[in-house]
Amino acid sequence: MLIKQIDKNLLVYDIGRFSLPDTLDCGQAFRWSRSYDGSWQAVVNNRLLRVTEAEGGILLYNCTEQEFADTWAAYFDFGRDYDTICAEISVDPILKKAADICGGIHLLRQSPWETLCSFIISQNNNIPRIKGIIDRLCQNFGEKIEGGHTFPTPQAISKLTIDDLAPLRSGFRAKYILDAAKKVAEKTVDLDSLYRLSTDEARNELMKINGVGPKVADCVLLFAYGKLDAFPQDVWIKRTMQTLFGGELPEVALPYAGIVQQILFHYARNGGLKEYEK
DNA sequence: GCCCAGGGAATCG
DNA sequence: CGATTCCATGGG
Repeated sequence: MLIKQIDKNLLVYDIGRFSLPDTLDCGQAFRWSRSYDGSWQAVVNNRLLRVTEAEGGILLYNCTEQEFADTWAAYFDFGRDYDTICAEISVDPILKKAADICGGIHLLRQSPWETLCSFIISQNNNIPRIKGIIDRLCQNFGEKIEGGHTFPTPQAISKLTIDDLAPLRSGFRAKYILDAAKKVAEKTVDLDSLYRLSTDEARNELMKINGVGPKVADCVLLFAYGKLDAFPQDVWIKRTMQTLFGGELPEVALPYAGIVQQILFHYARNGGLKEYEK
């Protein structure tokens, strides 16, 4: 990986296999939006980040080398060798097909609270509406900053009532959001401690929250804590696993189960199952 | 009107 | 135990 400061912006190149649009628009993060000029922007970690594909690499606007090293390299998972992972799983012909199309997806390493809250909202919901609810959550209760609003803290949300959350139009999920905020704010569930726990132990902690079952918990374990043995099973993945593999992931994929889950999810949503369904 | 959406809790047998 | 049913809301 190489880095070049160009005025106030940072160009990152020679990063191996990486698709910016697939990574930002594959349903693991909900705040990214694409501008007319093709660049992407979101408020991440309490600051507005704008990114675009440029000169064979990725250009981060208004970003220093130091900030990249401290924050964004890990956020975009640039330290991991996705070429090798794709090569390994491509031993399986079906996985090869999926990886050829969707292998540029990187796992984003997102903040635990935002990820937890977002995937509570995701349950029995669709992606456009999830984005809308999260947007209204930030607009109403986040801090106003240059270019948008931050994701509200658990402390801020824990002081609210169900009625306060009515503008979100989040339906039955409002009570889950409040329970999560309270338990996280008062550390009944200590999100900082989950990094050190095994996946099973951490999952049990997360499931102490009302509205958090195995699927939501696994999304948090994968997208916030980077636990690759978490394998979120939503309606799409259940369908995909049955259609492609008769329910069982090929053994070669097991060390990277969470990454393969993302690839398969995106593959299925983009019509990859059609040729296998009769 | 129907069905579905990156599910989970409550309530049955 | 496993299997239904309900939960709000919005789009197709």
